[in-house]
Amino acid sequence: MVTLAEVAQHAGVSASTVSYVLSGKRSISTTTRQRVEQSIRELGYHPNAGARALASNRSNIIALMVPLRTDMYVPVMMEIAIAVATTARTHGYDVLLLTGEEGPDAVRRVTGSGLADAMILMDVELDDERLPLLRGTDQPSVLIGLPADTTGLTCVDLDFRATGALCVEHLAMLGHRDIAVIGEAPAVYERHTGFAERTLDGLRSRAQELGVRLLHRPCEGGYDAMALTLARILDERPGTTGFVVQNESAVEPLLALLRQQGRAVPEDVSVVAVCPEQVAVQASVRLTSVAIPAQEMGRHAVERLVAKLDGRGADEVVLISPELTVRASTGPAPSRTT
Amino acid sequence: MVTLAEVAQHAGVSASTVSYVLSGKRSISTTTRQRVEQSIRELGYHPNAGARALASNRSNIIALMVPLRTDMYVPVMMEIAIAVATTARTHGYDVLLLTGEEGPDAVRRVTGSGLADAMILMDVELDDERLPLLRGTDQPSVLIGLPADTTGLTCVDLDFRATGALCVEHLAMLGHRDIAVIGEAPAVYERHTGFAERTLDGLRSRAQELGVRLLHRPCEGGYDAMALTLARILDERPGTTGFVVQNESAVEPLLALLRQQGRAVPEDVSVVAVCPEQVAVQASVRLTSVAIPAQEMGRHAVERLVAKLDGRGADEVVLISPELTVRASTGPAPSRTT
DNA sequence: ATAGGCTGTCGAAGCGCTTCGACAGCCTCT
DNA sequence: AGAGGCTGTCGAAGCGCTTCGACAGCCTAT
Repeated sequence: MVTLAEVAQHAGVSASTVSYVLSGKRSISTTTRQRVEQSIRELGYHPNAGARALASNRSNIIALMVPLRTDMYVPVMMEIAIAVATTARTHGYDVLLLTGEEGPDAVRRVTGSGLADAMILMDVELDDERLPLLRGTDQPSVLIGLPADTTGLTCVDLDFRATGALCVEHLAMLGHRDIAVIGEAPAVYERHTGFAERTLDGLRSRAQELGVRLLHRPCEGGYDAMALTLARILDERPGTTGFVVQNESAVEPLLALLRQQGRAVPEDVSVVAVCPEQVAVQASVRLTSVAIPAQEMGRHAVERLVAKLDGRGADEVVLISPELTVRASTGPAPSRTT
Repeated sequence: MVTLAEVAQHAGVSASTVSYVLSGKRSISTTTRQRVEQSIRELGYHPNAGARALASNRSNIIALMVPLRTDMYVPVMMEIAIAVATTARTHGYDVLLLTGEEGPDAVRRVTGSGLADAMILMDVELDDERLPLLRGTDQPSVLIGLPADTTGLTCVDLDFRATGALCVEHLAMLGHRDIAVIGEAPAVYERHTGFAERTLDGLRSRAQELGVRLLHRPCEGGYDAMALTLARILDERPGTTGFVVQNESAVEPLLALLRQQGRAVPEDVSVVAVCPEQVAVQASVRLTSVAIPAQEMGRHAVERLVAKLDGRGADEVVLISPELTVRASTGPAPSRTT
């Protein structure tokens, strides 16, 4: 293993000079710098992470806490995680992967041990038990998701309230008067996951403003669950012509069921999905959808975090504006000649 | 920040004693140990990771390199990643998330800096450019996936060759004589990803042994691509009654298309999938499938790695035996009364 | 010509921990 | 009763790096 001291000796300078070449924290003459850089290359030197962390009190690691549950919007999680890792690297940080399993203890452990300089939390509940810990430490953090009380916190999320509103609006403009919302699994609502409740909120209030009837039904993913849910919806509101789906694993089943029942999309019923772009495009009907900008969220989170670590930027809530892309699954409501 | 020295002082012992209490590397009297543990709790002491890494030359971190591509079998990746993180924690390790982006450089960086004690690589290609580096270092590593040459490497993977064989076997037993294989996207084969080629291998050789005709077609995910692929298959081999699908995002489209064409599953055609359990169960027809044991793979990988780190266990290739679960998508081939 | 200010480099102190050798005190065996 | 062996504890020496203060040498302004 090559050490700083060896590089220094090889270049004929002192250790501190090498250190300053590396960090750029003091000016170094061009000739010296080049000599040092040359030695570094020749010897294949890599600074020791532990020593660096100890001396500088900075690990250059960002902790990312992902939910343990693998049953929900998994591709989105993965995309965010990868965006976080990629973006972090461009700022010189590595990413430590924590699962939600340890819960608040993980926060304590990481904060206490100096393992990471900062944290990003995903899958935040409205009243998350990790929040007090975050507020009580001076370690910077960013949430992906929006808790009930955001004071003293930095959050990044899609504006799900606006997303809900946008979906209703689109359907209402097309003349739909009876709209059903296929939501996430009941457990998601019971856990008070912010995004689900906020979407619902947006849907409801905009529906009311526009005088549109709304029926919301949570739904586990999968074909069987969707079949049941759909039957119940059409039973209660036979006149339903618009659907908003916020559950990736219900999308394809819904389309299949509608087809099977002889309801044409978009002639008879319209479907709007809240899902990643890829799902919308690959579905059996190209879906009008509001995309979940996973990459953007991951990138934003890291950038806020790095800003905080550099002493720039304060607490702040960043809500990304939803964008609805019209594709082949929505159209004018059928005329009500019944 | 509380340090070891402070704990020592508080407990009235020397720093080394506290260290030995923590590591258990020397025997400590019960009374002393309890006093120290008490102090640790009272002061809320957490060992500093950097200092520890520096002094012991061990970071207690495992690096996990996941593919950057988010276009392929994503849920499987995520499940493996989470299993790795969870299992690692039970052995006292944390997980550093690296993306494939940096490629071989990431290996160099991590090895050189002592950031991690060991690595797990996913998405291994048959002739992966990272392999020489791994062989050239004494840092333990485990591959999830199987390269062409495994000498000097430890690998964990599903036995995809046996998986292919198993699928053909099952269909053949049921009397199917013309089988079509819907494979991963062409890019996957072009990249020479081991698992895809090995599955194909298993399929082909068993098919030959059993005197069954096999047609293999790569397929991008999604509805449109699947429609094209299916049309071509039925054109070339109208008598096809058995399908093997190895591409999660082709499963549902295939089922929908078959339904649409009036081919009943499993009465007219049988479908076997190679996919995670969840996909098989949630599909519109409960699929006979060989599960991809993501969790098990992640767990195994970590356990092998920890064994190596502890000086136990040598290089070894662990192939997990595939298990085929019969569900509702396969049945006897229709009698050939035409 | 000299004071004062830059620039570029160095030496040394220390970050918080692990680990090695030393050794005091006690027990057991002869 | 004394030698030898355990057991439990301590002190000190680093691990490889960052960073602070010091200072030599040079340039500019008076």
